[in-house]
Amino acid sequence: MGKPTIKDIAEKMNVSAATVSNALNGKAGVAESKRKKIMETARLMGYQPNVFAKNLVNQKSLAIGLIVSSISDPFYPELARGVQERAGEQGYGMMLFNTNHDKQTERNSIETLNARGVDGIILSTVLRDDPNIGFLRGLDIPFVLVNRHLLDPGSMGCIDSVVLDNYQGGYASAHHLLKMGHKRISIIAGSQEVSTASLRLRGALDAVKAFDLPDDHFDMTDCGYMTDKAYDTAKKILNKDTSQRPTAFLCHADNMALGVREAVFEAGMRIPEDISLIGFDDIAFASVSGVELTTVAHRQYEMGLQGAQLLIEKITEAGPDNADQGPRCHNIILEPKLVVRKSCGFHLTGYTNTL
Amino acid sequence: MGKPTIKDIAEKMNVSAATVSNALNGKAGVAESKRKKIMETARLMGYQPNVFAKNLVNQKSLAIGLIVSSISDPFYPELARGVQERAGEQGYGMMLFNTNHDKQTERNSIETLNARGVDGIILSTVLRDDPNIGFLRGLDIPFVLVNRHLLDPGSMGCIDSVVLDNYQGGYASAHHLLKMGHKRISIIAGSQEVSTASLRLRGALDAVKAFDLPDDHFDMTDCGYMTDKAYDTAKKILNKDTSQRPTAFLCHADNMALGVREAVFEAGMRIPEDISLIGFDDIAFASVSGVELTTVAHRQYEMGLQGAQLLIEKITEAGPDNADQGPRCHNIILEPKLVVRKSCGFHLTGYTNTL
DNA sequence: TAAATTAACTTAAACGTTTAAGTTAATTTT
DNA sequence: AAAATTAACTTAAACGTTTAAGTTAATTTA
Repeated sequence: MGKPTIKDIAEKMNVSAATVSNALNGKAGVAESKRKKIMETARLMGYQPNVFAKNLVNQKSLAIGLIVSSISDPFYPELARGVQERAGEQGYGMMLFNTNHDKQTERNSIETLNARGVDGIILSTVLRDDPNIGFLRGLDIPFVLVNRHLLDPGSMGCIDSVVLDNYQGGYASAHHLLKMGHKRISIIAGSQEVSTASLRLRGALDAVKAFDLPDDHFDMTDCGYMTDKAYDTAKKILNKDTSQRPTAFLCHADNMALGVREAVFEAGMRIPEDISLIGFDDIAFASVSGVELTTVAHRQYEMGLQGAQLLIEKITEAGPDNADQGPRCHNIILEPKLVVRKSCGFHLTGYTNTL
Repeated sequence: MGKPTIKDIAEKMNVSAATVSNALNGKAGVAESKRKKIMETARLMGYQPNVFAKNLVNQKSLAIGLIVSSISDPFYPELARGVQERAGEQGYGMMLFNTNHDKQTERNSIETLNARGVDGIILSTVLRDDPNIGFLRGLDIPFVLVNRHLLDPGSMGCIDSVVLDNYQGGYASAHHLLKMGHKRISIIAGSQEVSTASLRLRGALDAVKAFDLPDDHFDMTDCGYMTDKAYDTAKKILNKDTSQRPTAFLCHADNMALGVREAVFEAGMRIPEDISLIGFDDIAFASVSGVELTTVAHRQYEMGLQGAQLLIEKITEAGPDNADQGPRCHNIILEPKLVVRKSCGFHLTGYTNTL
């Protein structure tokens, strides 16, 4: 015989299955004395509710999906931890999918997640203008964007999201360099196809405006958030002769900053004495001795927490009860924080500590 | 109206639901011409099979659970990636749980995963002698141990696992130090409650035997795989006067090595000139310039791959079909590899490159 | 005290599949 | 040409819950 079901309990107690169900779920309509007896025999029989049957009648799984580009990228584990923690608190499980930066894989992940019956999806890999969003919309499953969002929602209407204020982050990091007197800056940019990097760049450019530098005094290369690409690019840039060489690299991610760092060392230069370096994200290793990367603190964990929270709210309020009140749109923006360590040096002019 | 069901298709096609089901699933007993028509209308109606109903009749979810202590620990993301990849290939989803090093949380995770109806569990957090294993056994759900295993399975019988040869890894790292001439070594150990650290220690101790050092020439402190604890311990050790101070630290994890590294620098010493340092795991950051940690390469990704593979095999062969043939026990052991970088220096005597 | 209400149940349908067993007509075998 | 087989279906039960609607007896209300 297999595991005991509600029917088995009902039989043993000489009541109907409905009564057992009501008793077990604390619903009204069953005498308190009987409820206790039912719960006791359920316990004795080792009854465990069958989740598949529950899911079928409720048409929900109490699970959500999280899609990241790669959990191996040190940016994402904290995010995943936040999502899992908040989801767990609310009784939801978290299914994790990696896209390996591939849009087709992402689409497959969305399809799989949907086919698997998750109640909602957290997407952290969206492009500035992403076809998969339309696809997701068509699926009619609650979702929220995290980390990255659509730059121009346009006809998409309300899309919930929780992101960092990347513009501010970009502004602050450039401002830090400029105040230190740097006049030639190379921007090692993240993929301009995504909102984060594109906003960071915009912020940096606006900061530069105030310091009217000649146009050819800064440049940017889209390194797609890839460490290797950042390394190669820096290598090339450092080959220029001194007069055209930047005095600082502004990177859109710490992992890229680490790539640049290798290139700088291989060119026989020091950080920050010869070259200043600023990153973004503040991953754990940014703080170890010898690295001590000045960077912009991201809020991965909190993004995870809030993303899960938002999604679950969406899921629970999506019930037919208040379908009429229309979806409210939440766009949560977290504040970045410049964390100054030792990878940026003064250049020529002094430095004032006010922003 | 909701999403179309098999019944809707059946009605439209004037056949029974059973025929539609058979047609869609490629089962025998439906004319090829009819099957095509059915599949076509299913497509046109946008039919998506209801996973909850499927799960109910099959009594399985096509999902597995992965339990790690903390996905933020740089050791685990690669493992998770491996699991997710192999699981995905085989049509399984992966649910991720963090225990935060807490046994009660781990137990709750197991319970939740079970209640959620996952088809199997991969556990990477087991202690040498763990009560949760008995619990897991009682649940009668397939599971495999990964990374850590039971040191003495004892009465537990067959427990599948995939682990690194930690004894060899421990032996190799100690041997490396000893060959370089180090005669005073401090072992910054992982939790001796877990198989990995305990075997690494045993390996190191055996390596030491061959080099008959006085007993007080090496010591070990259980730092529970915690970076902070390793830092504090190293700090204390480095306070001893020169004659008693170790010339090398052997760490059971790279993150602890990083903690030690900070303590060494704060004591004004250099690596490897004054102090040699060897880690374990070869996490990504072990290779960055200035860190260049000599360490023992673990096989996180492959462990994930093989763990998932093994679990899924167990799940599929656990069917009533071959319940009789008895469970075969698989214990996969992966080989570690010493990766020599720059954190270990010669001490007094020379170094020969043979092991 | 008759009517209305309520408490404590039971019945049966529903969720959307799969699948074992049954039916019918066409085809093959002997 | 009768019997056996097969192909192509259909019927109905099953998976284990939840829940709307119905029933009965006890209690309250007017």
